[in-house]
Amino acid sequence: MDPIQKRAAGRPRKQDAFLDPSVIVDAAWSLVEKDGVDALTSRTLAAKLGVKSPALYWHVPSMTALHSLMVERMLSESIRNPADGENWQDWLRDVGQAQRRNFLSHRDSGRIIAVAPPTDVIRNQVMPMLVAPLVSAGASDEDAVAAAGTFASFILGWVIYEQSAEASSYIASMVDMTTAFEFGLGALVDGLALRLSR
Amino acid sequence: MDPIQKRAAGRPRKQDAFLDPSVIVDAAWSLVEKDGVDALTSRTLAAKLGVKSPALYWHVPSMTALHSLMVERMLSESIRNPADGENWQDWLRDVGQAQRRNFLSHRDSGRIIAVAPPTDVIRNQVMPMLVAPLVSAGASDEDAVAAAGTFASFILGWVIYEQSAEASSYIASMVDMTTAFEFGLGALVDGLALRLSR
DNA sequence: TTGTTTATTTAGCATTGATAATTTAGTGTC
DNA sequence: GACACTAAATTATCAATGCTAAATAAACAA
Repeated sequence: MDPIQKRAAGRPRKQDAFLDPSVIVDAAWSLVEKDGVDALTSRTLAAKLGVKSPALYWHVPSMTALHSLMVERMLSESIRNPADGENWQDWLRDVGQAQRRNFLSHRDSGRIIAVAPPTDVIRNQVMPMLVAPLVSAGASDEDAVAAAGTFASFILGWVIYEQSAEASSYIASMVDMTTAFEFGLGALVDGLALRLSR
Repeated sequence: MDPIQKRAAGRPRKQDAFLDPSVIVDAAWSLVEKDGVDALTSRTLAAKLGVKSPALYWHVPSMTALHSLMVERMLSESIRNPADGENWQDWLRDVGQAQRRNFLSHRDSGRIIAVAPPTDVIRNQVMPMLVAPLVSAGASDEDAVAAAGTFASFILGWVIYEQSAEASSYIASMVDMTTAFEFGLGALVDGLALRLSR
């Protein structure tokens, strides 16, 4: 996990590059945040790491796999379990807001999510983290999965539109995006509550 | 509009190619539906039209612009105004179902929407078609825009996940995707109704 | 007939993801 | 210390892609 650790157990390199999937993901996000996803190429990324592009392929199998790792990193940052005694509606609204903020803080993240196949971690850890509290609250497995999928879809779609200058200009010209998002998020959570309590 | 018309008024070509933005969009979708979006390149598309790739650039400024035209075409297909006396909830649910079906019938459409800047037609005609009935039903402009954005976001996000084999496998293994979608759509519309009636 | 406009072709450039072959540097063993 | 062995980088290169410039052909207009 810790790159320093790995290096100590491993073997230094000519240029002292400290390469590691996690270091590569760091660099990839910082590059995307500065110059946009179109600037993320194996060569620009390698240059940023003081290395030549083929070196990346020793640590990461493909650019697409790198995108998936970038998404995995980002998703892990903004999900949390409900606090003790926190009702699931409050928790879900809060997670939704945190996730939008988090996505928006990573330029072009919506586009990246859209093209990146989800990793095993996302399917087996992140999604279940969203489903479990709904089941605990009494929803059936089916309803909980449907609700979590609906929630995740809304966030993803919203961020894609909000991150597209052309798309968000229409909404942003009429209403504050944060207000509009919270309106939609609130409506969605209310609607889910209605169905899950049946 | 009609390519035949345009040709009659125009000038025939060596290869008898009948090129036209609308013809190009047709071919692009049919190519994507057969081989996926990664197979859509200026060369494969041109070949399908019996032409060389630079010919496309006479009719369409860039591949990205072509993606936008493809989205524009698809969106126009599945939106409709409410029928006389149809309440907005029934209308919105029906449009949502039609749109998901339509998107799913166009392979990789979610990914394409995600990377394609919306055209003027989408912003000035398609989106307003979604907003207007909500305003007619008594919502404020702000609420109607927020609601339409929420709705569109949900559909887009959902289709992206459903079209990703890896992503949908998680949901699909537990619940029928159509059932889950309708669960989410129903919840969303109910939630919106709650807020818009305030 | 001549010139102009429209639409296409040929040729080619820069960029990209990816691979193969080579090279360098540590590690462990005797 | 010499020797193989492994890990991780480099150089060189490919095929594919988006796109542009220049040349060309066909129709129309004068």
